Amino acid sequence: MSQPTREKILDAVFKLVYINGYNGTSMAMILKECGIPKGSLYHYFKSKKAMVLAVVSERINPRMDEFYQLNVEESQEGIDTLLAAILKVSKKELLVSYGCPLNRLNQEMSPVDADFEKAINNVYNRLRDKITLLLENSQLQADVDKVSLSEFIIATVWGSISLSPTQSSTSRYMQTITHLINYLKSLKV
Amino acid sequence: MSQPTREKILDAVFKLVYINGYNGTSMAMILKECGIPKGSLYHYFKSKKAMVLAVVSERINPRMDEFYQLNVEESQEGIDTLLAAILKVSKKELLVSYGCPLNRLNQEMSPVDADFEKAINNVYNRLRDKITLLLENSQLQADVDKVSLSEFIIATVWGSISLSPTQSSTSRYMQTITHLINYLKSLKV
DNA sequence: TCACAAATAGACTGTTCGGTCTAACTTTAA
DNA sequence: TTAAAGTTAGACCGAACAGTCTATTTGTGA
Repeated sequence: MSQPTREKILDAVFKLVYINGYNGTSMAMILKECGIPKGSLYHYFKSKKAMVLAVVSERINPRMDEFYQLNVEESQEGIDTLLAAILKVSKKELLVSYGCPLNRLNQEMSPVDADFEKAINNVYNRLRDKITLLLENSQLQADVDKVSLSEFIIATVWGSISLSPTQSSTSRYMQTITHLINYLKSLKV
Repeated sequence: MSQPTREKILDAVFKLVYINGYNGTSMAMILKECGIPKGSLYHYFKSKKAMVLAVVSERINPRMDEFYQLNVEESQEGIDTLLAAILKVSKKELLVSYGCPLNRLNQEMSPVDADFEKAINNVYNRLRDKITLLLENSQLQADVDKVSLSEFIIATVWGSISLSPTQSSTSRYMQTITHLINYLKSLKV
């Protein structure tokens, strides 16, 4: 009976912090969002910071795998899996409107809190390594550095979805990201 | 005698909000940073929000021109001016460590405040139009869409400097951005 | 020299912040 | 049946928040 409450809290915190940021989200907002008394909340988490760090590892980290769907379709060339994942981002409305939750939290918290910086870096490194692996399982031109190409891909996707949250985002994303796709295709042998 | 005080305030607010974000910067921090009494501060600005909006137009907006140095060297091809500007970003330590101030503020404030969203978009649109103009003054392959290419460039540069603020940033930026430069060069006729 | 406006100064206010505390309810196992 | 543990409940706390207010000092033109 204790799991649902904890999970409900994590869902509410993820949603609120994603949109409003860490400092823009108050405990009162969280309490209201999940309709849970303060005592319960502090029974599961010792502080606001601990709560959001739990969101990083238990909500954002798993979502990385889900959004970028890097596990499936192992029969394909790695880079084709990757291209499909990049296109699939356009289907995620929140992602395209508000940007990457990890990137948002990173920009807000990493400069001012070492614990956040570390936790966020762990998730980022996992993602980058996974993409690097996919690139290594691809027929690419020999002189291409797989690690920096991974970072280039992440930077471009994250950058694209971080430009002006409110403008008609899906078509803008598709237009912008076409250049990335062109470049990646040009690297195939 | 009134200019210096106002300018001092804007400088302090820009610096603090750049690093700590809007919600992470308190009036007390601002007061301490610029060593000015509260009465003076509220004499020049009617609210914290008005102060930061002034920073957008009077500090961040001018910096766009400065950082991306798009006015100079008009003798060159537009795209060469642009390539030089992209490389020059690596020289700006704060920029490469903390990301673009406009992008940071955009991600924090645009989703929750229409006034910020509007002000930030104005600055962004000016930058994009300027880059588009440079691209139009270049010998590029005929089928290249200049506007979406501008947004791709901004997205990639901003994305690159937003990845993990604390890691050794200049060399990482250079490695990542090399892919962008390769792509842009491939578009030249 | 004086009057008026601009600017400085900081004590003070009401509200909201994250977090604590005690009490009570519910579940579980003996 | 009962005692202990797990969980719910929300009143309460001091600190920090953005912003107000009145008083004083400084600069300026007549």
